[in-house]
Amino acid sequence: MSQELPDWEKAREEFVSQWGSLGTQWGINRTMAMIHALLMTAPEPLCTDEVMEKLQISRGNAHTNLKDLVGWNIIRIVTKRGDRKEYFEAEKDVWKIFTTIAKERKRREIEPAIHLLRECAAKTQDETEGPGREFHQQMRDLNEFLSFAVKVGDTVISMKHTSALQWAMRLLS
Amino acid sequence: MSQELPDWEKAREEFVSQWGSLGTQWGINRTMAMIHALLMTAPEPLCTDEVMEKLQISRGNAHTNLKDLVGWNIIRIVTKRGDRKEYFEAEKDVWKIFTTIAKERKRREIEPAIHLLRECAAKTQDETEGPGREFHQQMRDLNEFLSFAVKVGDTVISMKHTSALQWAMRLLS
DNA sequence: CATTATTTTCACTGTTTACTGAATATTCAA
DNA sequence: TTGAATATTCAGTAAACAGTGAAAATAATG
Repeated sequence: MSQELPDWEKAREEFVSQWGSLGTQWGINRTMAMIHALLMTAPEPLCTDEVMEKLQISRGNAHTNLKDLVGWNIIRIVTKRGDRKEYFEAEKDVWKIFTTIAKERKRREIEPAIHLLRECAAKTQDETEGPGREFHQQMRDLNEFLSFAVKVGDTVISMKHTSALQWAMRLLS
Repeated sequence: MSQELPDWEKAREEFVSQWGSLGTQWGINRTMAMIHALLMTAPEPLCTDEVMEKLQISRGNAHTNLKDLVGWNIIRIVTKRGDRKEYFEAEKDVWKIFTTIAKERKRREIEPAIHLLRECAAKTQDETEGPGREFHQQMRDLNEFLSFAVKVGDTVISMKHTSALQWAMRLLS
């Protein structure tokens, strides 16, 4: 079935499949990563059936992962007039992809950690010396670091691509 | 068994267990994250049996994850003289933890992605227009972005904590 | 409405990953 | 050497996660 594809589509299939494997290392499930890769490289938005067909996956699987990607804000639903199907389109601008993912990861992964650290620090406020104090201090240090990192991250995320670029260039020179 | 612990140890147990759950969201297995949390908050290095006991896990599990953490360079083996057991100690300096993890993630997660993107871009060099060209450009864009991010990352990682702090402060102000 | 297209859910199955515990290998001290 | 202490491996099992497909729900059409 894939023997009559144009060259670039062969490269694309390779990309989709490999991006899927890389995804698993990133803690993202294979299908989700593949769908994302497929849509990022799609000339036009695709509907569920097209995704199912291209990736050879079931409707349920396609549906769940498409909706999860929408939840991550890295793909969006578009509709064609005179057609009641939902089509899906990925953000292609690299900087936007990056900032969106960074925002989500911050919300899902960093903020809960900060919350935990703050709690653990609070619970051990009164420790004045010994291991208890050291524990308290460790919680504070971790919390302070992550909170600061979030501030920096927020600043970067809110920058336009070109400003971020200029800022980073200055660091490198 | 945990009813006669000092207050700070209660907070610690909470921390260890919750850090374990957070770990799974980060794509790290629960046990590994728990061991890391345990060691980060341990007044003294712990041996395998102590880890097994505190976390109620099997020897094999403790062993494998301890060694994996050593492979990540975020814990290290120490020996006590007159005792042939291996003890494990976590890096406690937050900046060092961060740079070490960043280095490893770059190596394991970013670099393979860059490699793939470069390949896919190369394979589609010749596409001059249409969807093939767009695919090629997308691969280049992603590659360029990640490569640049790695450069910035490397620079930051190689900084001392205080320099990094000053640099980041300047960004925020 | 009734019909059809489409989306959503979910019980079940398959696959991958994590964990156990006992067997094996290694190391060190006597 | 030998054997006791420790570290490592690994086959088997358990748990978590991902994927299927058909049934149910929803939405659009005439």
